[in-house]
Amino acid sequence: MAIRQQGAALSGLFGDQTKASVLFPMPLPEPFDYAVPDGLTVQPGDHVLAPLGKRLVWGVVWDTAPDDGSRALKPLAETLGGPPLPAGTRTLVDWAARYLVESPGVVLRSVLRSASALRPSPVITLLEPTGEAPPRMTPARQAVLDAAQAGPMTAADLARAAGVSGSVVKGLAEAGALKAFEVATDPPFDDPDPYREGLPLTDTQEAGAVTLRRMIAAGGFQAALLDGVTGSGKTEVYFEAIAELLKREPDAQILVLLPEIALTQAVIGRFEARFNAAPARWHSGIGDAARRRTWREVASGRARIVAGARSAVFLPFAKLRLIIVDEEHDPTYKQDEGLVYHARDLAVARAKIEGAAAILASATPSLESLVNAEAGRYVPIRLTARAGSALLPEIETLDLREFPPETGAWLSEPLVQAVAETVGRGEQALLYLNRRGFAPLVLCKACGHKMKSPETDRWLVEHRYTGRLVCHVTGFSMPKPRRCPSCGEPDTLIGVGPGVERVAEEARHRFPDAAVEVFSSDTAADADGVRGIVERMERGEIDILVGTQIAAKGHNFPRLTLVGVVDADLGLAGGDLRAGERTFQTLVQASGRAGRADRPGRAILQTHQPEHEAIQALVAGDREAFLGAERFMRETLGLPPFGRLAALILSAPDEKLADDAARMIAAAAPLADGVQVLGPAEAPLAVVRGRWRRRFLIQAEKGVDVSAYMRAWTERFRAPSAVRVSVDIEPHSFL
DNA sequence: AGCACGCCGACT
DNA sequence: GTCGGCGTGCTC
Repeated sequence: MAIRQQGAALSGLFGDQTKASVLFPMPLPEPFDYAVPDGLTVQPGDHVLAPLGKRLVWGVVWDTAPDDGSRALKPLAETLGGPPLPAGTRTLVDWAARYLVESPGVVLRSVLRSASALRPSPVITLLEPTGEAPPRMTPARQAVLDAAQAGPMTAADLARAAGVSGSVVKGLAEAGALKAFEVATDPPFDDPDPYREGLPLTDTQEAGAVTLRRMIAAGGFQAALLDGVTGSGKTEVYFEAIAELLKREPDAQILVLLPEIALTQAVIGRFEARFNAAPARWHSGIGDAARRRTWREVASGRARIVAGARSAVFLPFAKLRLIIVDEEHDPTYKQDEGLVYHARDLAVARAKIEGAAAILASATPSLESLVNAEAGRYVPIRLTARAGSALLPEIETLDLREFPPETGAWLSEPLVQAVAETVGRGEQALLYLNRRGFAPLVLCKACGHKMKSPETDRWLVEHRYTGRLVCHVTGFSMPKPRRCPSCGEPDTLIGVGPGVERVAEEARHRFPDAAVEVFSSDTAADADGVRGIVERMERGEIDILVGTQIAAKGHNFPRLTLVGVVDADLGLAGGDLRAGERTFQTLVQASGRAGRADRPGRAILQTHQPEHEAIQALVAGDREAFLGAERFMRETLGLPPFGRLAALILSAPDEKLADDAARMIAAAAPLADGVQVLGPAEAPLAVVRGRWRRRFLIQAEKGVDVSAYMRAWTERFRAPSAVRVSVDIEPHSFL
């Protein structure tokens, strides 16, 4: 301490030399120190240009301190304009880097998502093929040129897509086979009006609203779990929390996280109707201009309500006071590529950092959140009664062993009859099946050959509308061949098993006079597509909707009175620890679609195992029974939320390298009490994009800091540069 | 991430 | 013998 003071005094004598540590949006282990040149003043959060190696790089000042001159530092080049990164956002970056076992720079990259947000409007450089062949062709170069067919992309993306190093791409650009080109002030958002009257609330809704208003009034961090059945009006209740906050603090900011697919005009419209202002939006599909506008307005504190997909949890809020995670159980909150994180978990952590309130809302909350509520960490709010007069649908099972559909058909006779009656009354039916495409497997009836994806070994799914065979994991697709590639016989390839397209075909055949439509991510690829189907459904132009998971979310179809779940058994099997929970959630969501207005609904589950506890609990409407069994299973096995999980995934360009690296990494695993390392195992998707993958699963007792364990482990080995290692804290997918 | 260095196979 | 591709290591 004495030495520090003396140093400060000395530096005072010699004219206040300051150093600044700068974090760059790249995978460096820590911020780098720079001298602050005379005439420049910087604060933590400022954007600067600093020399790094031979170039000047955009970074963010992370900290400032007196420069004791113990190390020769390069000077900062210049400061950049633009709203500085607020302290809460910087703390989030540090916390998330520690928690996710990533470098802080990689997390920063998720924050600095609008390159044009700063005044000197940097641009990104994309590469596309010129059509000219390079003077010298190599396999690596060919891989790059093949990957470039997908469209213009950055040099880094191209290198990653081709599985080669950056210098191959650079070489091709210099050789003239790729050419580079660059792709290029915003009005503030309207202020919401919290004094506008909302919809009248029921007693139950009002009770929930009172609890939330009280929580907002208390201020500071607190999380609540808003647990309400489909149609109970959760949105109206959390609108009350937003209104209360804005009445108290007109300059407070609110983040509403939604699954990407839910960011439709219908949902945005409800905000507009309630607050007389459209929220700022943030999701992967917004254009560069909208992205820049939202980013800047959020950072400057002017955007009040932001509705965004999972990546919005990294927006640089200046005064964040409330985070709402709608459909908090939704599996798409988990980001599985690049920076691996769960937006709901980061949202709660961020609320804690910012001293903000958090509201997690769902009709089928995750077991994690329910246990948090039970333990008193979250304020529990339960909305049981439905808004209006609608009742929960009557749920019944249909034993497929007793009523087997005809060969090649998937709808059993009692379900067909129920659909006929429903459509006959002028009402609508939803046939739910969580399988896209026409048939999940294509095989040769002559030799038994199964059509598989070249890189992952997974079955190719037949899509009859496009006539192609598609891999749903890598996106690989090919035209359906006339001849079996194995035995060469013509016209022997047949699709096996049901997808939504095939069920729709069957429905059209059985109900020739009904309007049948498919609702999946293939027929509704974006918000416009979703809106089109939703509107046709609302206008009654569709009689029978055949849909995947996408149809089971948050839409309100008053004339829909029958839901048929074509195969309620899908997802009950398999190694995923959340499979049971997910099936239950999907069934509740799907059957919750039936009869939301004044008509009673009916749900029919086709199943081979009507005695299964998930099915039984659903039929009985007994969520507690289902959760009790699920809870017991997880607790007994020490699985989340009663224990901790992490995964370490490595990939290498060839199998031997992957195995060698896995052996070396296994040997480096530290011994620790309460930590068990399982693996290495061949990942279920053993080969992805030409890289061989191996997985470790780390299971730990609840009190163990798994992030610290994984960090210690990754620091104990150095993998060859061709081997990529990534860590997944609390993995949800086991692929 | 991006840039330089240096090793190794292949062309004047 | 160089040329140039591609893996390795470093950047305050």
